[in-house]
Amino acid sequence: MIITKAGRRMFPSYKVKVSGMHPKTKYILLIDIVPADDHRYKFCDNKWMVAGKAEPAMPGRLYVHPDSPATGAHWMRQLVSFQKLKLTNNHLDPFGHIILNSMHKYQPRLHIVKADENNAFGSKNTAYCTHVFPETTFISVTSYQNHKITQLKIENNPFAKGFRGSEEGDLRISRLQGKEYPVISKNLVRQRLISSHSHLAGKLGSGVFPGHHHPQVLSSYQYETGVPLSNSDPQDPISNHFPQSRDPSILYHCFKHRDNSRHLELGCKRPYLETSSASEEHYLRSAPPYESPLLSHPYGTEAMDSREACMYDSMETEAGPGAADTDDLTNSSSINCNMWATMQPYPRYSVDGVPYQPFTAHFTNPATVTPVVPHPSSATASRPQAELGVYNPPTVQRAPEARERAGHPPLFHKKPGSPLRAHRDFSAYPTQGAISIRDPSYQYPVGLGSTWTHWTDS
DNA sequence: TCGCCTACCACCTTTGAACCGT
DNA sequence: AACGGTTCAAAGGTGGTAGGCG
Repeated sequence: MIITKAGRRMFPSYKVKVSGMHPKTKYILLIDIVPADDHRYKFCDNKWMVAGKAEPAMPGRLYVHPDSPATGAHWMRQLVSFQKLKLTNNHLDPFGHIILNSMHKYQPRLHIVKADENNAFGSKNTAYCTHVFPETTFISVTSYQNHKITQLKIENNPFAKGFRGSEEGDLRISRLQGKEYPVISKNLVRQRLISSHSHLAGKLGSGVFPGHHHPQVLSSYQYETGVPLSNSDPQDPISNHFPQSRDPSILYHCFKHRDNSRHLELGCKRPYLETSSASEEHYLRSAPPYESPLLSHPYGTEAMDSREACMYDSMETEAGPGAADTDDLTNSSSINCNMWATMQPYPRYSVDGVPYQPFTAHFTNPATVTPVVPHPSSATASRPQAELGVYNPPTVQRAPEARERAGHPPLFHKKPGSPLRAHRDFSAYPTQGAISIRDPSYQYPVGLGSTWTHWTDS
């Protein structure tokens, strides 16, 4: 994933299909990106290799979906796209973009938070859940290392259309650049698409999808043509991370957009789809069995089995899983997710008069992140709470690191008249109350100190 | 010397205002 | 007056590339 000083969008963008929400309840969807391991990488011999220890983690920031807060019906209506999320390597970034280090591996995480009465989150007893899709792991770079990735992005990103050429042109450019490998042509991409579609269609048609009714969030971190990036390079560790021929219970799902539906943000309009003969179809792959180390913090102990969490029953979409008349996020008809919890009431601070509640509860301390390793006990330990009929009491525990960082200045300022900042810095210190999503005047200060929020037991 | 980063560039899409016709 | 379609310019998103820097 390219990162720049000015900020660069993720491509492919992060998209999720959400179901099981209560249609009338308001939710806030947000993303953070945490280190996937503690290594620095380099691209050598056409593959990624560990090149040392990771740089200290950057200040963690949240990207709040601009539609937040919105009703469950709104989120479930169509894919939720985080296409405007931007990544930067500028440690002093004033725009609220998510700060990353180049040549490091990262894991995006989706958080779904039930908005409180003030359309905010972080206040007393805020319920939330976190989803991690391992296939969304990426390595950040300031310039492309893998030519196949470059070509795949050029072929699929409309903004890069200017770099597309004819097949003859591709070959010419390839020769001019002295590349040993062929440039991927449009036809080749199409062929892969067709192949991919056939593969998926076969799975769908062969009854691979039994009646699962728990899944609720699916990532669509692929080109909407159905070509996952991981297709491209067998030597790419990211590609190899989650091979396509996985456990047969790992499901692929295909659904069709209704004609009258629309994306929340039409980030993938026609240009994204034009290479597909079945352009209206979106293929969503469920997450593999995976217990993210990112969730291994104390409050993540109830994390459900991601495999089950992300299975998806197409009939459920039609039936409207959220139709269940309940407002309780944790009962059987509400959202299933990696974890539900009730956030402990935070101590309240004031930052320039703006109430801000850092979304601390499920941020893993980057320094403690360990490599992704499926955990054999996760299936039991992380069963869906909804299935278990359990509503987590506040399980958030204060991180020891957090205590050590008390006293740092707040990082979240209010600037009258400033535009709405969808990005939020959760490295800030707790403030007097919950974050108000509708407050249009958040701004990030320059100079980010702590990467871990301090909070007390009040 | 090497690897990584930055600034700039040309090319392209997206967006929204202005205009026009019905 | 309201609505919908078209046009156009500005804004913004791309990867390539040369040069800087450690």
